[in-house]
Amino acid sequence: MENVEAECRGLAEVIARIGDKWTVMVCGHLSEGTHRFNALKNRIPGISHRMLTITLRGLERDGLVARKAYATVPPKVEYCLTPLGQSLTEPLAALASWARENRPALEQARAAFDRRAAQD
Amino acid sequence: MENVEAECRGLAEVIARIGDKWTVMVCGHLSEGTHRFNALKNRIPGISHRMLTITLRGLERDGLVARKAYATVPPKVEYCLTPLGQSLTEPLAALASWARENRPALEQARAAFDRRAAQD
DNA sequence: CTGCATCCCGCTCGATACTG
DNA sequence: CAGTATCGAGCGGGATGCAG
Repeated sequence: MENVEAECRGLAEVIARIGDKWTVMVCGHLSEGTHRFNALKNRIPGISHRMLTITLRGLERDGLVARKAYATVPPKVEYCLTPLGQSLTEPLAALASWARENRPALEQARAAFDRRAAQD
Repeated sequence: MENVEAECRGLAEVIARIGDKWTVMVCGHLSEGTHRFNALKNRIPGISHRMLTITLRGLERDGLVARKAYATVPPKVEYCLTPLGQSLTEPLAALASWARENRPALEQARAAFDRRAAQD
């Protein structure tokens, strides 16, 4: 093994799918359970109506979230993770765990780097 | 626990750092060992001189890669992962593993979605 | 309430050329 | 060989308005 090329490519594809600012947040909140469109919008500060729509459609397209529309008036649409989407939350949780553990080191490294850059 | 908010934010920060197209590829190749600038450039198809520089500087700033410049002529600069950077490759490998395992499902979901969209 | 189209600004990224 | 600066095209994404 250690076919680094193949690993990189596969990883890069996943990153390309979930690597935008909003996708991870949507997934994170949906990992809690089913939510309606506006519920998600209210829970994710700063996301625009348009981007939430686009993000959800992208996730739905990749089979990570399921969309359930009720033909009522006013309309009601619920989103939840599919089993595939839930399986993704596991490696994502590993990454989040790394983030929690190493954020101080990251910030420290950054501050040190910026300090050195400033004194040039 | 299950403080989803905090998890999302931490995860989103990491994603923001490594979630661009090139960072993961650079990390992947550096996980093999130390490489020179042009060695990386040749190994990563499509990356421009400029983006490799920027990506490397970003990783260096966050303390994930170490830069070692030799004052020779011609110049020679080597890059390698720091221990912090190596620790990141572990959750990244988990993600790559997920990618390898679920790419078929993703592509199938996509094809199904596009098929349904086309027949509307 | 949810979804889609349009406009438009700002930023990213690639190409190019120049320094050490 | 490695890094920086500049410019310009292209796209992401916010605001807004309309439809179902």
